[in-house]
Amino acid sequence: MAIRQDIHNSEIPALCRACEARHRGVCGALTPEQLVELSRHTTKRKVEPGTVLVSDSDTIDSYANVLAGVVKLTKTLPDGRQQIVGLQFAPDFIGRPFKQESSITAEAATAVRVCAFPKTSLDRMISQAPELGHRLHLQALNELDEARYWMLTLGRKTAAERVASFLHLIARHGDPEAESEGEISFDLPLTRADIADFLGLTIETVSRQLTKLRKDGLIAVENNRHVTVFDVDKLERRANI
Amino acid sequence: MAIRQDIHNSEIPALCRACEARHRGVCGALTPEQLVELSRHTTKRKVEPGTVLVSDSDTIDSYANVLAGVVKLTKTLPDGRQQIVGLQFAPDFIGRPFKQESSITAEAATAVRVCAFPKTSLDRMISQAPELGHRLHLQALNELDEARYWMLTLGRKTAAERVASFLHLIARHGDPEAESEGEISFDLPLTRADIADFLGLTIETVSRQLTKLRKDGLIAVENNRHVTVFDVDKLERRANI
DNA sequence: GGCGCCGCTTGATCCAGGTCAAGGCGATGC
DNA sequence: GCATCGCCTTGACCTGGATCAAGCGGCGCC
Repeated sequence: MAIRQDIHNSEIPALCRACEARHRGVCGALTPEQLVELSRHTTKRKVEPGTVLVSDSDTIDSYANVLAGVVKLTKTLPDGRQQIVGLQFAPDFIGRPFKQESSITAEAATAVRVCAFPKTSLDRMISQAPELGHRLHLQALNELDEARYWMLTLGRKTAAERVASFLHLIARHGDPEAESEGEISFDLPLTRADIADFLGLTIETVSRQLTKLRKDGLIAVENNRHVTVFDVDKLERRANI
Repeated sequence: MAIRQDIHNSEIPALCRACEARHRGVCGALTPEQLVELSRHTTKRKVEPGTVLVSDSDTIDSYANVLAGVVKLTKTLPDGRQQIVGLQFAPDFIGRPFKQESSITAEAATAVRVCAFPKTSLDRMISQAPELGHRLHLQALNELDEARYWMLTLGRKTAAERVASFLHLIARHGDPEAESEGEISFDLPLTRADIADFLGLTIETVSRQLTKLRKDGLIAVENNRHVTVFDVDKLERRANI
């Protein structure tokens, strides 16, 4: 009983509830005993925007769950051209199971809270708890679906469609602050430069497209960050979802 | 013993050997008994280029292994713009575990041999053979890595770099016919239109870039299909790998 | 043989989005 | 208050790749 108490006193259960909320994340698949075991090796960190969590060249020795904030996954060409290849929202899992190096950089796009644990202890648990492996498999498949969706966007959509698609993505993922009959407000977790790197565009083009959406009365923007979409259906039509 | 004989007389072991060769595919993870079980529901098909194996809107009720040829995975916008989001070579696995519909179309790019089996029987085996689930998990992670690599290509590379990257991909995956000290020959499994849909370009641009590579003495092309790369290193440099 | 079709190449022109440059504006520091 | 900095917007211009159009060569068919 002491052990159970221990779990509930720790912050793990909160994490797990968050994971359950979207049927992703790691912890929901573990038994209380495994949670306690894992919590021994767990470190929660709060990091500033711009902090590199996993670097391109690193060997990976830890996994992490995103508890709050947004993490961008990037790839960079030798000459510096950069592409964001994924965005991780809470309670997504960060890491590349079954492989030593990642070929991808993970960087905090906003202030981020992560719950990190060593690769070895999670890998051990995967072999013990098949449900856990299944969860990770599911997340990989979801990320694959998303990556392929963005391949279509990057390969075939116009700048206007890309920006609308991006706003649609954030409207779905970022915790909406206000929502009522087709209207929705949220804070952009990314700078214009990040948005450009995500959409394969330049800062200027992103800015112009946002201006256009504003002038067309589809959105309002305050302080360059806070966006209100007046009609999500119209936005979807622009995005060619 | 009759059973074992049965396995070796069927074509399954060949398939399995092919799978093993690249540590992908499904069958290597099964016990002989499971193989026999699976082989009961297995149908081998030889299909023409252009045959749709899985359609966008379909509910998925079967999986398949690619035995020979190349299958293209495509996504299409309502107005017809198309993007190839993945190429499956033997012995890749086709299908989307844990989900009813695919959001992706799978179409034979060349003449293709596939080994198909009903989703239900494989799903049953996944729960019995953890190693099998693990294989599928690995393939999903590999495909994710590839998809993200192509996101970088689609978002940030020039037409010249994209075409070089594509040739490099085929040189690695398509069975090389001749290879010696940096020189390599192969048949393109895709038409110019397919290449364009893969690279987010137009037919004309692909054609012009191939002409440029030819004039620069990096490649030779016969009958629009057969390509010889004279210096793989040089090609890689053009591709900005 | 001749004809049409298909896949590909090549040339001429156009334009969406990139590049370059000049501010605007809020935050931070002196 | 003023200077600096980071982030964003806007305008002017340029260009890589799209679009439009013509033609070529192999192949199947009448």
